[in-house]
Order: sequence, then C-alpha cells, then structure tokens
Amino acid sequence: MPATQREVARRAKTSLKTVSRVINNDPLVNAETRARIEAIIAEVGYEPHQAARMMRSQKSNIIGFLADGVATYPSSIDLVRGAQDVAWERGKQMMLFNIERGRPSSAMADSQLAAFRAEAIIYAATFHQQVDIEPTSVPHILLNCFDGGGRHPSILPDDYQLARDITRIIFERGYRRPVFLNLNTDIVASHLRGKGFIEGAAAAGLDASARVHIAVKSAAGAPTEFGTRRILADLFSGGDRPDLVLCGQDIMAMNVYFELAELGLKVGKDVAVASFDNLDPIAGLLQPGLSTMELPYYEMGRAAMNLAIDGATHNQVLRLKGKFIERSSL
Amino acid sequence: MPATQREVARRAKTSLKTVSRVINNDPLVNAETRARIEAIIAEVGYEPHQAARMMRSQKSNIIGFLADGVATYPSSIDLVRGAQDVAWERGKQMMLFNIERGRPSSAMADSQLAAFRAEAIIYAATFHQQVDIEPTSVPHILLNCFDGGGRHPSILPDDYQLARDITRIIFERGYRRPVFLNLNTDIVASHLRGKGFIEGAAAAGLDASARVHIAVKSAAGAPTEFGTRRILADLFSGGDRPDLVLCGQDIMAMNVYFELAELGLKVGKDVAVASFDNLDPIAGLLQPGLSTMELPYYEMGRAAMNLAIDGATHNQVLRLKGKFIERSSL
DNA sequence: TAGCAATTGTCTCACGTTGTCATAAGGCGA
DNA sequence: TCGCCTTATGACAACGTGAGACAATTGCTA
Repeated sequence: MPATQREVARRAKTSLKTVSRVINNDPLVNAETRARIEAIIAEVGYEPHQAARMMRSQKSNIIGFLADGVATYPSSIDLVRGAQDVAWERGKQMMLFNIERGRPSSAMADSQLAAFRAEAIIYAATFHQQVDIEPTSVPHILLNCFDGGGRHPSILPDDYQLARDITRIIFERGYRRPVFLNLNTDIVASHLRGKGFIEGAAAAGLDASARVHIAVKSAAGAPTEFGTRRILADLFSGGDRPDLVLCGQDIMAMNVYFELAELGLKVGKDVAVASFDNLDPIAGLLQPGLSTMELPYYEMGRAAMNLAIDGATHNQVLRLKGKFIERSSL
Repeated sequence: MPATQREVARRAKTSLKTVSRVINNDPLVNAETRARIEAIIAEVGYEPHQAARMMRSQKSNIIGFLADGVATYPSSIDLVRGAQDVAWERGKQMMLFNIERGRPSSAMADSQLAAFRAEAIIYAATFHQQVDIEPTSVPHILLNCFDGGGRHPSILPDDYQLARDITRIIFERGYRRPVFLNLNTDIVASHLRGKGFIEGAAAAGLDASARVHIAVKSAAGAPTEFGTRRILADLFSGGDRPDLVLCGQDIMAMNVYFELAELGLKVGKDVAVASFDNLDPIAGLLQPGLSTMELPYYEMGRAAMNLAIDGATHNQVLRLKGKFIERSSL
C-alpha cells in the first residue's frame, strides 16, 4: 500500500497540513522543515493520490482523447503525440482511447471519461472528414474533422494550401504536364486539394481543370481500392504524356509506383511522382523515395490540446499548414 | 456539474442508501423501486464518480499500458486493442500511453500511473526483444518482450513456430529452393525464425542452413535499411536460383518486391515471396498481394491484460501462435 | 395478535487531500 | 510591557461513495 501524507507527517513528526504545504509548494514553510519533509517523501516514495485530489479539488485535470479508427490508418499517432506532449507540459492528464465510432468501444470510452469527470474531449478522426457529434455538457474539440452544424471548435489541415504549395513547387521545378490522381469526392480533402491544385496551376499559367482524376474506387471507411490502372493506362497511351503524377495519398502513390512499373515507366526518370501524407515507413521505403507533403499532425494535436485546456471561446476552425518533404521521386 | 447519488435520491424521493443499493446491485431492493431509481439515473445522466469510488474502495481498477515506440512501427495497435477489449470486458480501466523508453514521456507516464494507483502495468514493445525493467511494487507484464533476468511474466509470439509453420506451407506447395532473408541477429525473433526455417526445411528433407541470409543493415531502433540488393543479385546470378524468398518482415518484403523488379523478376510468377507480419495496409497493397504469417498481436494483448488482472503466479512466458494469411505472392 | 420477512431509512465512518480558519512564537515600535 | 505584525504550524471540515449497525414500516403468516 503506497504511503499517504498522513504517513509522511507521522514520520516527520509534523502535521498533515505542513506536509500538504510542502507538496503544493506553499512558500509559508520553513526551509529546514521543507527539506526534512522532502527527504521523507523521497524515502517512502510518496506519490500524491490523484483520486483524492480530484475529490477535494472538484476538478479532474483529465482531457479525453478519442482516436477513431487508428487501426486502419497509422498516421494519427502524431495527433496523439502532439496532444499528449501539451497535456504533460501543462500539468494535465490525457486519457487515450482507440475507438471505432458507433461500436461498443465508443460507448465504453464515453462512460469511462464521464466517470472520471473529464473536462474536455478531443475527438480525432483518421482523415479530414465531417462528423456529427451531439453537444454534451463536456466540451468537444474536433481534430482532423469538423461538425456539420458548426457546433464544436475544430482543428484541420489546410488541404487547400497544401495542394497549392506542392503545385507551386512542381511548377518551380519545371514540370508542365502534371496530373492529379485525387481521392474520392466524398472525402473533404479531395475538393480542397483539387481546388488548390487547379488554382496553383492557373497561377503558373496552366488550365489544369481537366487534369484532375478521381482514382479511389472505394468509399470512405471501406478497404482502400484504387482505380489507377485504367486512368494511368489512358493517360500514358495518348500523345500528351504527363511528366508528373500527383497522388492523393502515399498509399495511392505506392500503388501508382507499381502501376507505372507495369507500364514500363520508371519513377523519377520517365515520370515524377509526388503525394500527400509522408506516411511512415512507406514514403521512405519506396524506390525512389517519395517526395510528399507532410500533414501537420503533430502540431494539430498540440493545438487541439491547447484548445481543450483553455476552452474555446467560439466554435472556431483552425487550419494548419503542412511541410514539403523532399526525396527523389520529384 | 454532474449529478451525485444524493441528487438522484432527492429526485427519487428516497434515501441515499437505497440509491447506493441500486447502484451496487444489492438484491434487497424492491423491483419497482429499483426501476424508478434506474429511470432517474438515466434521466439525469448520473455516472458514479470514479475518484470517489477509488477512495472508498481503496482500489483503482486501473491497469496501465505503456506502448513503447508505436510511432516507428504501427502493428502494435492490435496489442492495444486486445488489452483494451479485455479490460472493458472485465470491468477494468486501461490507461494507455505512447512512450519512448528512457525519454521524458516514459517518466511522465510512470508517475501518472503511480498517482492513479495503477494495479498493474503492461509494457509493450514494438518488436520481440529483450528489455531490462526493474521490478517495483506494482507488477509488470511484458508484452512482445521479455526481461533478461526473468523477473516479470511475459507474452511473446512463438517465432519459432511461426517460421516452422510457414516453412511447412512452403514445402507443401512444392517450393524446393527457398531462401530466408532474415532480420538482424540482435533481434530475438531472428534466431527463433532461423531455427524454425532450418528445422522446417529439414523435416522436408532439405538442408537449409546455408539458405539463411541477414538482410537488415541497421541496428534495432535505427531507421530501417536493407541489404537485400546485393544478396538478391548474388542469389539470382548463380545457377541454383531460389524459387521463393521468405522475408523477415513485410516492409522488407516491400523492399524485396522493388529489388526483384529491378532484377527483372516478377513476384508470383518468376519467384514467390512470403513474409512475417501482415502489416496493414502494406501487405494488402503490394502487387501481387503478400502472403504472410500474421503475428498474434490481438491475442497477445488479450493474454497480457488477463494476466495483469488475475496476477501472475510465477514469471511465466506465454508464446502464442500466428496465422497464415494467404494472398497471391506464394 | 404476535412474530417474521422484506424493504427502506437514519446515522456514522473512512478513504486522502487541501482550503479556511485558528493558534503559537518571535520581533519590533510605542 | 503591550499591542500588532509576520512567519510558521496545526485543527478541522468537506468532496462522493460504500458499508455496517440498526431502526422503522409494511404485509403476511402462524
């Protein structure tokens, strides 16, 4: 059984309250008394009992983090890391759950967080999407997703800007016939990136509106299935062959590598490839290494936790920029 | 402010004690009274205050889960899921942390678990390895790793058996010239799988002791770098060309796909490939799909949590078998 | 009518911590 | 010496829950 303040007080031959003062850094303690008590704390390995603190202070210092569907998409780890780091920096406890929305795991996590009187809940999705979260008495922060009714504050990647940035880089490097194999239209990022790509190309003097193709067959949530084979075959059979394929995500890029090889084309030599995600370890292991726009997941996680702790004043939407990761495919 | 038992009692016009009886399933309550009180509990959304329960009952019902280095290797998600499922099934709370051993995150997680009076701690590694965990007053269960001094119970994949199983399948399907591109020798699984492969081949009448090659350059922990290029070039330049390449892990298999293509060899036609991990989503996205031995992570997670809850009687080591996942590379 | 079982209520305590208030000791100016 | 301030320490209560001891009430049976 771990030691209590009472036990420390008994050994230090002092009162309970003085021990409490030492632990809470109350300046009203004599330096010698403090040293003596601290020595005993170290000796018996005393750790404050979190539950008792929660009782007494009537606040839990707990922020819940619901990671929806991590299993199917590993990038959300950085969302978790960012949030966890901020929680520790700011003296909060983060309670993390991997859930699947609508499944029992979700209900269990909710009730556990309620039982612990969590002060806020961060709900993180694995890709930029709309969700429908009913407001409750505990504030929710939506991470990598947003509420249709705008009922919750939200942290998102700036997908439009990501696409504009990489498109700018593409043209700066002299590519003139890029195509964009985009994600499914029911994925929010798809619209935004398509817009970023087209407007980025327009800024470089190219009308790229016919150079965007939807290359994901499956709906969101289902196992990913790509429609790249036919699209690439068409694109590379005509006269105006693309000099670059921009992919909607790194795993699509992986698929594209294989399909291009099938067509006898060598990535980085016959055609360039770029993408979005910087998915570990795929992006680095492809040959040649995949140049890709990294999504700002770590910073998004940090921002969400800060918002959860400080409380959002209104249901703001925060969009964060990404970073270009250079390898040799572009 | 969430409701308390007192508030429920007030609304139900009954006593605190009766509400307490309902919540703790005391049979000495009239069925109608119980129904009435349960209705009010649902109405006000009462959830027992976990901190108060911990205080009163002097037990936390909390099991800590330290996931070391998830960021670098996503397969451990299933370890987490297995443990989480069992925790919920058995009425325990699991506190999950992504840590990096030796880094501040590790110390923070430890002290948070101490503050919550965790009853046991599961320490999970991302690959089968030896670790050195000092015994403390709270019992540790090692998951996917083991203690050098045998001071903790341990749950491991049965790497020897995994290799034997896939080797048996390989010979059953008629392959006669397999090579095994193994992991680094400082990875424990490497020895066990090498042994499983050689003994499996021996059972089929082949001396495979010269058919195992170490194909990972980097040490454990560092970014993965493979030495497959030279090895494959050598193997496929001679007369006795392998008909199958067994890889130590799926990401190595991915690398091997590229290197074989480089040599002008088509996986599934000119040469078969098999591997270990069933790493999502890589194994399914490679073309052709990668046939691989799935590691029993989910079941290992479950076993670890059961052991954490029940308490280990001795520092046993439990080894779990894997499952062959058939795709078309073999 | 007494006695019994079933049901509900009252009261009290304890868990570990910390805020409020009280107390004690020492210094200092009037 | 007294009053007052500062510094240091202590006594006590309360947070929400659960449990024990026991009383009170009701309805039923012998």
